[in-house]
Amino acid sequence: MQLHLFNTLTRQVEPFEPLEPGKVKLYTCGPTVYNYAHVGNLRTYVFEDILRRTLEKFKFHVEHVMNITDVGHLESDADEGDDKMALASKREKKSPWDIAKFYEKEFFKDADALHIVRPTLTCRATEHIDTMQKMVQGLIDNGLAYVVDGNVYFEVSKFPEYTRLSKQNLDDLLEGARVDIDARKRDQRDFVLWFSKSKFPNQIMKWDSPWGDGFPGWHIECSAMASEYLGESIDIHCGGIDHISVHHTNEIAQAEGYFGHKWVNTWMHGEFLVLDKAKMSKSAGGFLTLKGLIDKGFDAVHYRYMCLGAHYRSELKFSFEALEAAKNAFETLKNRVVSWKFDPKKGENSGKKTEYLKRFDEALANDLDMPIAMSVLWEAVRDAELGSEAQLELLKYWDSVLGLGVESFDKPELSAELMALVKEREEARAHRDWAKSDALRDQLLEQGICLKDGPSGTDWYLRY
RNA sequence: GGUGCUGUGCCUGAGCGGUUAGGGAGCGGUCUGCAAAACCGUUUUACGUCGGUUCAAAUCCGAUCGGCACCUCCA
Repeated sequence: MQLHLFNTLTRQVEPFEPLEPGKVKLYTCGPTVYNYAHVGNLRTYVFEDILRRTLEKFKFHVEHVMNITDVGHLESDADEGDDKMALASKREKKSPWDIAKFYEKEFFKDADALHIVRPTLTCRATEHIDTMQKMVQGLIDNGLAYVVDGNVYFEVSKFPEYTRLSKQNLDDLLEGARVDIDARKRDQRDFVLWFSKSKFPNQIMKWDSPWGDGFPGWHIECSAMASEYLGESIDIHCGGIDHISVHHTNEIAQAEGYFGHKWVNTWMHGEFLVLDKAKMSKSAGGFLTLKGLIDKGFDAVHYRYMCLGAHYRSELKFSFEALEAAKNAFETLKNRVVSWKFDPKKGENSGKKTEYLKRFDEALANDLDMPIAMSVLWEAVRDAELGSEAQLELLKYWDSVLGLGVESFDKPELSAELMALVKEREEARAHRDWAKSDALRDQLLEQGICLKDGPSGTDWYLRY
């Protein structure tokens, strides 16, 4: 089946063809590690994970590179404002290096909890300063960048296709620009490739450079590292939708200005998770983390399930009500799977399984249409004709993309103590001592064990 | 000012001209000694508003009223 993906470059869903048959070079913009990731950030990583898993399901060998931005960023292009790493450093009384290390670890904890497959390679910006400098020098040599007072700027007017991705009119950028004026720039739309120390005397993270001690601009790291590990041409580059107009636009300018040819074939962007019709933002403070959800009694995978309910190019409204709905659906699914494991049945209609497989794949192939894929899943889950054996096989197979952990869905082991209580209650029931039986059931329920009496005896479930 | 997205039943969320989206919640039922678990069924002008095209529109066109994002670090 032909996989189709939406390309921001063309604003169309198009057939996906890798540069090299059977192989995909994938680059996803990684986290800036100066704070915890919020659930909005994580939605994008879940989307990218679905993409990665889908590519692999469609038999592509995926080389997946992700950066860790552990260099400070200024708040504006005007070389002023605060450096985020420095701010965090002050706030937590740790060195910027320790801040970065700590939040990188936290990021991967979250990603693991969400069953996000690790990239085949992750790389830190601070470990690739040389590569960035080489690229900056190359841009200067190519006549696309210039040096002023130890700062290096990319000259936007020298790159005619600058707005190819954002589809904005270059002249309109000036009008609404809210960026402060930087007198050193030849054109206010130019952006920084290298900041010299002279503008930031107390910068802790800094490196030698031909232009002065300092640190790289915001965008150069992705261009540099992506190229170092994936080469001069990349199949797919992803990020959040907010990256279209600035970060990715600048990345294209740098990379293509440096190489002199097209750099990325397919650009893909995940929409925002919105909270009360406002976006979730780190800089605005007060954002929701995965830990925040877990503290409220949710599991990370409930959030993953919630993300699966909406298409990645649609905004998803976050609310605890919506998360609760996802949790309920997920737990129902889990119980279903567990019951199949304990009661395998042959189906009456084996042809149906093929039909479901096809429909699920069609949804994936259509630009990762997870809502449709999930509706196919639920149809299969409720289709008794399929038989629990086939249903279980389907779910296990689909889980390579969904990442819900179907293999691990299992009936919990009860401790000997709890087991004794269950037995005691069964005896009470046998003697028709309902009062005692109900009391024991309540007691077990307090410990999260739900009992269900059926014709073939008493069964139990974990209650969430 | 520019670019783009968006307005669907109680909530969420698909839909891209004609056939049931799906999930949650609620309600009803099955099972049960009872039962909060499980399962089954169900909610008969849902598509911002006003026009238009069409045999047929949530889906196309026009107008209009909202909401949001990006153009500054942010997924």
